[in-house]
Amino acid sequence: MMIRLTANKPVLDPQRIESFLTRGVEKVFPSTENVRDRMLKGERLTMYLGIDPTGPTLHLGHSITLKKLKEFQELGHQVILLIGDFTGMIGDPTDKTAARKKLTRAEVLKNAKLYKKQASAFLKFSGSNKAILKYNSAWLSKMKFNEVLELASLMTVDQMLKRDMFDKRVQEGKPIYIHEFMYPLMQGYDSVAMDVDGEIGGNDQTFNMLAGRHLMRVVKDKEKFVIASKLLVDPSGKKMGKTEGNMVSLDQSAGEMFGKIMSWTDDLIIPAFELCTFVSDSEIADMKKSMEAGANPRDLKVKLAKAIIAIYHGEPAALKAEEVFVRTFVEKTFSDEAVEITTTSGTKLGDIVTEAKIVESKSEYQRLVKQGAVSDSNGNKISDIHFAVTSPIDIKIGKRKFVKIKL
RNA sequence: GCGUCGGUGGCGGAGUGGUCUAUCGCAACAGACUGUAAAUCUGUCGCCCAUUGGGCUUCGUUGGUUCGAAUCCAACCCGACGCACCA
Repeated sequence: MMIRLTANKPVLDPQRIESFLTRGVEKVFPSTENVRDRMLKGERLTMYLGIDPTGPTLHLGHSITLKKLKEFQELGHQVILLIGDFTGMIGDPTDKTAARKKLTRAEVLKNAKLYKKQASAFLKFSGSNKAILKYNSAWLSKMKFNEVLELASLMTVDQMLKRDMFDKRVQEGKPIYIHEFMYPLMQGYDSVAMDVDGEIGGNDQTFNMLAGRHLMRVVKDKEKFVIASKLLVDPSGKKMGKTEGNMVSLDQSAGEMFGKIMSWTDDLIIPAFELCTFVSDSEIADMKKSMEAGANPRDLKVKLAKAIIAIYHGEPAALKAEEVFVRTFVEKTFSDEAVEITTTSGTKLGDIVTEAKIVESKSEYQRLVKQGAVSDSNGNKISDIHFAVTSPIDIKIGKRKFVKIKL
């Protein structure tokens, strides 16, 4: 009994608290001082992170807030990972394109399961002071219409329209649906239902999180704190999301992660170190300096890639990924991560490769051949469109596709 | 219900009778180069066959006009906006 109590006692290390409140943090409501005071006083706080299970994977963007949640948990506070299984079925209007697709209950639950697994790289779901997993359908799906109306009466249309994204739509004469107004309310109600002290989320979630803060004040007379984390963005301010194509999913292989990270622009290196790794602040500062002094950003990017991969796949896998990357892309040798296909002698290479869906169509294949993208493992280009396989051969298509053909 | 505008390739967005597989931008892919799958440059970017070249199918759906339609007409479906009706 005693042990348990000690384990759940908040850690009062001012340095760690400071790091939690500042590193990768964009803004804190009501203020950094306020939350810092509460933490230093030894108050044990409850904070949650909400994620809508819209896809099967979490990505590096999620890792930023998961990491903060982990820090909070390690500081001895109660953390909740909230799966927005209910809100996820409606779709957050923050992401314009998501407004359309509604997920089925089965999809949402499947995704949710995968999330817990991926989040386990950060959070402890067992042992002392374990993280709690909750689903917001637990309360949202049970609400009666009159309760919903009551909730809706707590915010005004003007308050909603303050949200820049809604405002923009009004300016552009584009429609806003009522359920989109409901979204911040529902998300805000999560705070009330769980009676939390605070919430963390990406900067893009600030409006929704503040809606919860508002509701907490009105309904529970409680000052909910909100921590808005920085987003991993490129210099033009674009979010590193699914649409950007260079998103790294947390369940990707070490090799894929390595490649994706290496394709990032150099300006992303330092922010990514800060947001997505456990590399110390001083070390990051040193790297920044050395880069400004003309160090090759590539080397730092390699380091970044390894640091990130180590979190999800471990150190050895990170090293292996680097090795494979150097071999395939720097030295341009045939990769052993090839697709193996068995065929009969005399089959045209174009047929093999389109049938295996490695190349989209025969036209595509022909284009690739013309462009000199198809070669064997010795680097000899294949220029005959009708090249037929008569003996086992290793084929490289473009930079990244490798096929081992057997008979 | 009436009216107005609109529905074009992965996305954005031109094109309003032939020169349209359809300008352009983004994304994607390939080649060169490099420090990487970065940046830059060049090229590709519906499908199928072919040596040059040829064939077929796309512009919400279905019909129609025409020698010829993404482009004109009709009906239908979908969306936005405005108005009305109902309450």
